[in-house]
Amino acid sequence: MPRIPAEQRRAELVAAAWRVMAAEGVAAATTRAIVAEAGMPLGAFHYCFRDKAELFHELVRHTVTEDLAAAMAPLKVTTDVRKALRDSLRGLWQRMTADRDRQLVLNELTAFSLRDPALVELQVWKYQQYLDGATRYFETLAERAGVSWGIPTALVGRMFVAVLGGASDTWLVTGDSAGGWQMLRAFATALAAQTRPLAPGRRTA
Amino acid sequence: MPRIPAEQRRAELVAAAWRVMAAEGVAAATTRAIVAEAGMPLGAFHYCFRDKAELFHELVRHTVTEDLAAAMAPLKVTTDVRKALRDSLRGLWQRMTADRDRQLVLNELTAFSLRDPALVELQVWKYQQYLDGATRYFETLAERAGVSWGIPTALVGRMFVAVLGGASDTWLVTGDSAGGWQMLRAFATALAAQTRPLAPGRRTA
DNA sequence: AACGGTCTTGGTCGGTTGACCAACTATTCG
DNA sequence: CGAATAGTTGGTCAACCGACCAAGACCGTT
Repeated sequence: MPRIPAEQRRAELVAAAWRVMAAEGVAAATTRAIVAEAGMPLGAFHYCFRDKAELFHELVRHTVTEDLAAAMAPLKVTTDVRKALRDSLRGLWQRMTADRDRQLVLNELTAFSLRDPALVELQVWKYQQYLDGATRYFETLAERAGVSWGIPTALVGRMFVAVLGGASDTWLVTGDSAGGWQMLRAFATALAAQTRPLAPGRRTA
Repeated sequence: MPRIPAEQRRAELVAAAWRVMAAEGVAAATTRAIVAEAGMPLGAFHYCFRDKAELFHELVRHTVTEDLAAAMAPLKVTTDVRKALRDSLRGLWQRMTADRDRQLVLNELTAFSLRDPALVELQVWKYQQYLDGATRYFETLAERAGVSWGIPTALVGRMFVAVLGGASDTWLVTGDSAGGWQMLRAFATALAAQTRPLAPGRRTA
């Protein structure tokens, strides 16, 4: 048997846990199912992790970090606010609808974390990151396009995150990705209509 | 021991199951926990229900029906689109944020149902009801106010449902109900701006 | 008062879960 | 080379799960 450092084994167990969750749901991610997926004996689990909670904590942390970076990538910034918004939303939407199991697990994980005080902070941090990212996006977008928002950018960001999350939920249930995309396009139009052109010669700080 | 008809006992078990879910989460709603909460012996469970799945099905059906009616109630219709929207959203938001456990269970229930083919149809029906209700609301609102939407009302309804759902999710994690309300107000403004006054003398059918 | 159906109850079955441990083996370092 | 360290393994424990059943208690009907 090749010797494997505990750190690598931890990572493999986390990856296996994720695979089990995607295939069978969070509830089915028992220690035995996880080690079976990882191809390890049962005892290996409690050698690498003190608790099942410890693995969960690491899995959530890892997943949120990864998801966060990927979610920020598709944001486009051009001089046309409506087009930039629409393109950004399309990128995000394609990414979300490309992997249903991923969104499913993400939802289950959020629901699960809300019952555990040790995990809820991670979710708070995740939403804070989403909000900050969206807010900064709208600020740079307005600056680049030479417009200003009639609403505080923090609220615009919050609305953006809420709409995307709600669209995902609806899609997970109904499976209607095309309808979701139409809605998002309409949202981009409505949001872009909330901008006003800056007076010439003036610039935001 | 007073004789109790099986039908009433079913209802009591469903109510007890809901109480357990609200207090401890959906995962903790075992048959034993439910009958303990209802103050019944364990055997009573499988006398009233064939399966645990049968109870779940009835619970989801009952809950969705109840929630649906309550969600439709706060919708106001006046001649001022923005005010009507804002008031409707405020009513809905107050109702949602008034009972955190309820929203929590509703979320867990949705996540849980998405793994069960027998339950997913109920969730589909629920979303369909939400969508239809919202769409009809926006139609009557436009008619009453003498305006028309620049976007198909079905998309407006979908956006409405998505924003509300997303706002709920964010609030469940962050606990910031005031921020959520500010966002919803801004959304009402943006949505109302999507209406155009009807040409005088013209009327929608 | 006898009966047949409705309801009630305690006990038990096989199976799964998270956690733990003692024994064993490979690797490293003095 | 030999001990100390890090990694590996199968087996086992108490607890809990959903499901089921036989036996009894109750009640309206006849």
